[in-house]
Amino acid sequence: MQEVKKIFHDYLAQQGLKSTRQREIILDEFLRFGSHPSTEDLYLKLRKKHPQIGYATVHRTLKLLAECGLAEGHNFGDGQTRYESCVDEKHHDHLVCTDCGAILEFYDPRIEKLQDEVARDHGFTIKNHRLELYGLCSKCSQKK
Amino acid sequence: MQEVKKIFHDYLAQQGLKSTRQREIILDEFLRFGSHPSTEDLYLKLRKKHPQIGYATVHRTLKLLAECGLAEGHNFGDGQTRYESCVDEKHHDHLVCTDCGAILEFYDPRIEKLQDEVARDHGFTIKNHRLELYGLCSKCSQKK
DNA sequence: TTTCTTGCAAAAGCTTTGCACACCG
DNA sequence: CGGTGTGCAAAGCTTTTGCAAGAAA
Repeated sequence: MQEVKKIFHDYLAQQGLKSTRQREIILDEFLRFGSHPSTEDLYLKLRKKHPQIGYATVHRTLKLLAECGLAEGHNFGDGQTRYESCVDEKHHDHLVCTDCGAILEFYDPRIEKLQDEVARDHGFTIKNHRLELYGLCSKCSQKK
Repeated sequence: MQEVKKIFHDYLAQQGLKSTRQREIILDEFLRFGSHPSTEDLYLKLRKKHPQIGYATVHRTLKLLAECGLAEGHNFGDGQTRYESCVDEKHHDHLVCTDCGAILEFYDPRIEKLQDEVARDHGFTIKNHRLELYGLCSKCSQKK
């Protein structure tokens, strides 16, 4: 946790940017959020304890976090960008329930390896990838 | 080609909707477009020959095509929904060049199989999935 | 005719930006 | 102090919708 803040502050310093109370608070809340908050999710949550923090600041801070590698933006098809923490997390992909919106994470090294292989076959230099499986989670499957 | 139109017209009839000149024209142009047009791409292309066709109609027609399974919407991260034809195409995934925007298609049955396996392990009933590999295509790799 | 469709313009949603004041270093 | 950050409101973009006139069935 402290380490994460250090990464952020170092990044800010290195870019000639400043460490502020708001950025600190937003990072804290983001790390505590758990799941995959959109800018609005995080803004609404923050507003309860810190009504003075504006939407734009949350937005700009999330972008900073993405820039320095602490967060990652995703688009799961609900029209909003959702962010997830990259801290202490290995890379993973997502299972998204189209009914209840649940998001599960998984990692399969065999799939990763095959992706590299496919890229190589096409002469691509892969920077990153995105794999999402959409369907019904076990709960929602049973309901129907 | 004729078959595709039949699928569309049948779908419209079945839904109590009407076959119109505009829908016909838009479907034609969409099939002819080749790559992965956004609503705007298709609208601009259409406007040259059919300046009377409005953006809203293109948008609504693409949604209809997606509903009846002839098209599929994707979001490759450029902020626009891009559509691709599902006609005579087997399912495939995408390699996206982050430099020149090129989009290549690929299909790897081994990856597909592993996805099913992952889903099963988590109790998910998969409806569809999305796999995109982002990086530099061979041309852009060489340039740098 | 009756119902659905179209094209325009306006509305919605989310993201981004300009600006005056506030704060960090 | 000088430059960056903040919060607000407004602007941008893409997607979506209301409506009166027009076209299918």
